[in-house]
Amino acid sequence: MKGIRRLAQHLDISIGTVSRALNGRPDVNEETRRRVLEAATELGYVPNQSGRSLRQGTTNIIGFMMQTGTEITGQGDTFFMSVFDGVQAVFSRHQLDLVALLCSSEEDPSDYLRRVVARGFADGLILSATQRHDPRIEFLAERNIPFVTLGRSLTDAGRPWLDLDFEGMAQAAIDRLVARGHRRIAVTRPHDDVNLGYIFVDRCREALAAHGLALDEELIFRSTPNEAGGYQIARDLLALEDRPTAILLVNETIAVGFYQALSEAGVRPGRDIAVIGRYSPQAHFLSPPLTCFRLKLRELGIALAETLLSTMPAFKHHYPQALVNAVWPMELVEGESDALTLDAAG
Amino acid sequence: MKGIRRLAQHLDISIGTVSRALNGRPDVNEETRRRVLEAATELGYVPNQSGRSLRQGTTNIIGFMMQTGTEITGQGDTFFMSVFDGVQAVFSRHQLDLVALLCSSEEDPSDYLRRVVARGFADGLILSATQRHDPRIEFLAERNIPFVTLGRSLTDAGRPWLDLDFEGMAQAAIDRLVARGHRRIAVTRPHDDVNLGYIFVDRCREALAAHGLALDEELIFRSTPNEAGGYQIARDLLALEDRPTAILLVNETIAVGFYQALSEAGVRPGRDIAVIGRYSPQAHFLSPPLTCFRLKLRELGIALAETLLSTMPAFKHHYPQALVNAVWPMELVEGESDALTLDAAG
DNA sequence: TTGAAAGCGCTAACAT
DNA sequence: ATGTTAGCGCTTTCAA
Repeated sequence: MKGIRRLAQHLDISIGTVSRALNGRPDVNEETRRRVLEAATELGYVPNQSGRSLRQGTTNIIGFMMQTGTEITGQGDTFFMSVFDGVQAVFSRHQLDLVALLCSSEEDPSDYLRRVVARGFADGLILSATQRHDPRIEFLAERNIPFVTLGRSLTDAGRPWLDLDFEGMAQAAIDRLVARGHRRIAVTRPHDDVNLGYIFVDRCREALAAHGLALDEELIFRSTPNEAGGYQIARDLLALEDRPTAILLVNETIAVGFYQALSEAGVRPGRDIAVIGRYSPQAHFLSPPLTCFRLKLRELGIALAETLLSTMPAFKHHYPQALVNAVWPMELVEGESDALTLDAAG
Repeated sequence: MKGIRRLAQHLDISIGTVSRALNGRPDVNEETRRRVLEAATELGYVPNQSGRSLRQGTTNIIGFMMQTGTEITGQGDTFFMSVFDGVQAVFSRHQLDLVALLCSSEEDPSDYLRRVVARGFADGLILSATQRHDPRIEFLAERNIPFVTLGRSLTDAGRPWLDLDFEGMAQAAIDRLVARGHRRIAVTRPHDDVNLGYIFVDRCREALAAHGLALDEELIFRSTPNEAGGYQIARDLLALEDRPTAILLVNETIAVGFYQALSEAGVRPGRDIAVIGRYSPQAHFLSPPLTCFRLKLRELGIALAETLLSTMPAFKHHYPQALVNAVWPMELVEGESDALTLDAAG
């Protein structure tokens, strides 16, 4: 004898009553409920998830989909860990479990997602590594499966997303650099089709235009979003005839390699070139400390979770105010890497 | 009509035959099987996991348990992503899915694991962040649940584990430094009870003893396994009356902060002090490049998966040779941070 | 307030 | 080679 039957037999009551007691139904004697709960603890009973799912059609699991060949995403060491922590803080209030769905680099993300959905694995999903055109969004929207994406996409099915405020970063950084006399400002973007590259570069261009400046195509550097990519960008930049006086690094991880290549050439951030990047755990420990845009990762996780739950019928009443289609603020942390100020001569 | 019933109706055959065809049973007409497979693709049918699990008692899911409040483990996203990729390469051969079970920093890992197990969530488990004394190991062993740990523990239930070869690292690093004339060698260890600290320090002590040297207790530095911890270690080290001439950094992430604090004091690795650490994506991009121990993370993932499967009745015949209780080699990558050589005068 | 029983989707034992 | 059916553990009617 196993499972709920065993518990019922032990208490000499029916399994139906046990189930009702455990699930907090009102139509059960409080004394009975107490006995059931007590026995459950004593016998270490936890409802079998498969039985439950089969009956209810829900799993109490939320999947966070991510890709495992990490060179792709360009997030730093601890990005997801911190976000997860926030997501979980919300889910634990509702007895939901977070699992990371790991799509291998060898498998097509859409195929993987299809499998996950067909198997009825999760009640809701969080998608990361959102592409500029992302078929996963249509797929889930068509099937009415609750989800939220971390990152905007042109594939907009009217579903919720949160994204980092790359526009805000672009605007603030450009304004800051221009105010310090910079006229030739370089920017970076990821090598692939991830949406943030487009958003960031476009807004940089607009922000420069507002100051009567143009974004030189030669000053848009593409790279893989990792240390080696940053190194390469710096080499390319140093090789230019007409070097920029400032650069914006849009990925977290490229600063380290970028600094190194500059250092080898005797070029110092903050003195010879202004550098503004993204916060990472290393940012404070670079020489000079990197001026960078930081965000509250754990809080982003909380917001993601709340946004998702606000689209799920069973939970929406808890989150009437949740964000939908919002950008997540980034805050400037002053370092010394953008100390270089130019006079009117540029 | 849904699921297998719908498929059967569509083909006008029984659900039993559909199931057999789909599961590759031999007792089914090949022409029938072809039709079933074709229709399944056409209708996008994938068996519901809950139904399957309930019937078979297996889930085809392997859980990789990890903690989400990253300050604890010192391993970040990039470490696990690479390992996952290897694990998945093996699992995909057997139609097993890998999911990361994310234990929040607020929840006790043992409680979390208990829940996972009771719900019948996974067929097997990989545990990370193994503690020196780890109740999870006894718990799983008692219940005969297949698992492998990444990291050794004093709680040895005769179950398989893989661990990084911290002894090999300690031995090779100490030998190397002593050969270069170093007599006062410092080491680091994590601040908490994670097992690697004990293993590493003990072996360093032994290796030094073999050269007739003692490990000065003053030269054992504890820190949180992150950049700030490395910074603090360097500050403490610099404050010593009798400074060491060399140091071994056992964590991946502390090198960056360590370098920075030295730099601020005008002390240069490789010139004023010899530094040997662990490989990280940043290691090559430090100045000077860090001499460090590197390991093949993806291959470690493959080994973990194979070790786990070799303990599972349904798969063991595929992996007769799998490792059990093995340390995973680390390879020395020569940088310039340990270039400092001392003459006999030390 | 409780008990009895149907049935979620699937696989496997048994029957044909 | 295929059809029929019991039953995995659970929740939820329906009846009492």
